[in-house]
Amino acid sequence: MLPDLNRLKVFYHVYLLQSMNMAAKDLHLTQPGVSQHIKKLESEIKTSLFIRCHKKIIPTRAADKLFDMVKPFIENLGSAIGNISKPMDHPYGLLRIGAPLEFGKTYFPAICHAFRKKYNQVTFRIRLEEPDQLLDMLNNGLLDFAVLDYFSAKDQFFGRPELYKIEPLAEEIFVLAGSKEYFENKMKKKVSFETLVSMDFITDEHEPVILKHWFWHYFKKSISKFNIIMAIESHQALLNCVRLGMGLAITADHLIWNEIETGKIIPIFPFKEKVINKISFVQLRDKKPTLTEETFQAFFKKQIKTKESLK
Amino acid sequence: MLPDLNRLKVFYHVYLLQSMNMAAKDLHLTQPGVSQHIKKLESEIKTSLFIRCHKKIIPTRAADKLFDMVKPFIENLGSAIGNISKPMDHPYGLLRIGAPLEFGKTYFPAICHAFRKKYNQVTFRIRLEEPDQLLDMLNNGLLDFAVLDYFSAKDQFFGRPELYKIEPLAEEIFVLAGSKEYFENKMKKKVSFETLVSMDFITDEHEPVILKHWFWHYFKKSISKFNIIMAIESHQALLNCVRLGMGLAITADHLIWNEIETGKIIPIFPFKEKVINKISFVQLRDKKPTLTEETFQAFFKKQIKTKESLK
DNA sequence: CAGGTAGCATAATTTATACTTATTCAATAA
DNA sequence: TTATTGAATAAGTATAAATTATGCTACCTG
Repeated sequence: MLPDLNRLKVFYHVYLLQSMNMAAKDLHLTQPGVSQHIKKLESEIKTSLFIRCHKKIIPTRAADKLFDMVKPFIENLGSAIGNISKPMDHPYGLLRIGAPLEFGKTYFPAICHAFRKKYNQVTFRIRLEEPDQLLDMLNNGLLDFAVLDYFSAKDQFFGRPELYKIEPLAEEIFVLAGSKEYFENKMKKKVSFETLVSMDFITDEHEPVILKHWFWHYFKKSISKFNIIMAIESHQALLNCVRLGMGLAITADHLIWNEIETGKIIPIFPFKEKVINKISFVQLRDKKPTLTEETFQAFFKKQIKTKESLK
Repeated sequence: MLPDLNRLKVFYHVYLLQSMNMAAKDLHLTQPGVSQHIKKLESEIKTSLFIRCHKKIIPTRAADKLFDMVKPFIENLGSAIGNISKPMDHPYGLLRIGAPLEFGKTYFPAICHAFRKKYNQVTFRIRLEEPDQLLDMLNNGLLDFAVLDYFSAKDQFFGRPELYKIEPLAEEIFVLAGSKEYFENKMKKKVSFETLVSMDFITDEHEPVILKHWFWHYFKKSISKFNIIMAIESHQALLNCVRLGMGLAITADHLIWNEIETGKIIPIFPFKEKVINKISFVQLRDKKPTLTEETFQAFFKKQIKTKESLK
């Protein structure tokens, strides 16, 4: 069986100083205390560690071996614990971040690259997964934080918001978008409920929740069946379909800013109020964010803001 | 500062099992006990180790690091301690032996070689030094045991015999030796006190203690000054001087058996009683000899015996 | 050689803390 | 709803670790 580990610390000092008296001083103990520790350790490992010769103690071969064993551990532990517990003074280390595929693909490469220019000791492990998977990884401590949006994650974590700490990162606007041609030819530029509901739709999920929500938001009507002419998992593909004038699709405004500017894609707003999706950093509530995490999140937010202002 | 090392063991189990309850079972504790240990450890290292989420605990990054640190130590310690404390079933490992130069040179190479044929896991570190140095090394735990003889070591350790455990190894006879020519021509084969005391002497020490002892042994007279024509530190050189007929010298019988046989060297015995020097294994009294040590000593004794019987 | 000292061991007492039981709490499953 | 699970907390107890006091032995010193 394993001996009492604290005795090993006592042993370490006694061996190092070749003296129980001095070890006692080092350990802020009295000499009998040290003596008892060594005696008990010897009985625990059933081996004599020191030969007691009048005034001096002579380590046995077993003591030599034991010391070789505990020395590196004892000596490293102090500084290692220090490194673990001391608050960072600058961001470093690995950041394990989860994000939805589309969002992650779009923003992480450039922003991480920029971040590393400033903090080159930070490394990244980005997981692009489904929201439920990301939350699962978060729950199991496999991620430091995740980027999630209200719509894709609401079932998963807005049901138990007490578990999470949610730091708003940005807002995106869900727009119903169609190509200029589609808007002009098929819709005749009309944005009434009747016109819209009969259009062709493209979606990237099997259940068009956001599309439903969009209609509810603007017309307070729940649509059970849309004319979905294309369901494709890649959002990039969805946008291409829109560009080709296949139909209408819900997308995030920032993904099509350029094409809105140039008028190639038309965003459809029946009323002024927008469908807003809150994108947030999500962490476990009980976890105190590290300096690295906070710094990165602040950096990320700033970058996103400047990107938004480009609009 | 270093945390309580025993808590690290508790932490190891908790981390491994990701459960305080199960760790408690493994450690033969109750759940609150484990919980308190972890809490105290966290306060000792001023770092949170687990995020408590309703029923499950999620290790933090600090816990990951700490675990990586303690894991190898905890996992190796058990078996390593086992190896240290389990009695050997066969001789192995390093034997650190001290011996006087002349004796060591003569006997150790062959005997160690023979020993290793039988016990090939035993290795040797032989120190050939002055007796007082050897005893010093013995006292400092640098030797497992030493080979010493009564005459050269008597001041050093027969003054405090309680410190040592002395295992007789062999006896050698100190003989006063001269070449056949010297014995016949210079001494005219006379061995009376008057003849002997006026002869030429060769010695390998500055103080001819043994020579004095020899005369005291046979004639009960203390000689203050001998006619020492040659003092040379190498015993081999001393023997060569004797062979060349330069004079008489004290040597050990076994070193010149061959030449006594063939009559080239004459051993001088005024009376039947021999001057006997006891050669012994000397160890620290409080040290229990290992199996390896005992086996080697027995082997050594046997070898010396058979060498003697060759006489 | 008495007298003092240094270093460790041992005994007895006190102090600290580790471990326990009992209870509470929150989340989950039935 | 109720039962169950896993953990935190509180309080009491048992155990172990400190302490003080003392003893031992070798060693040094005048």
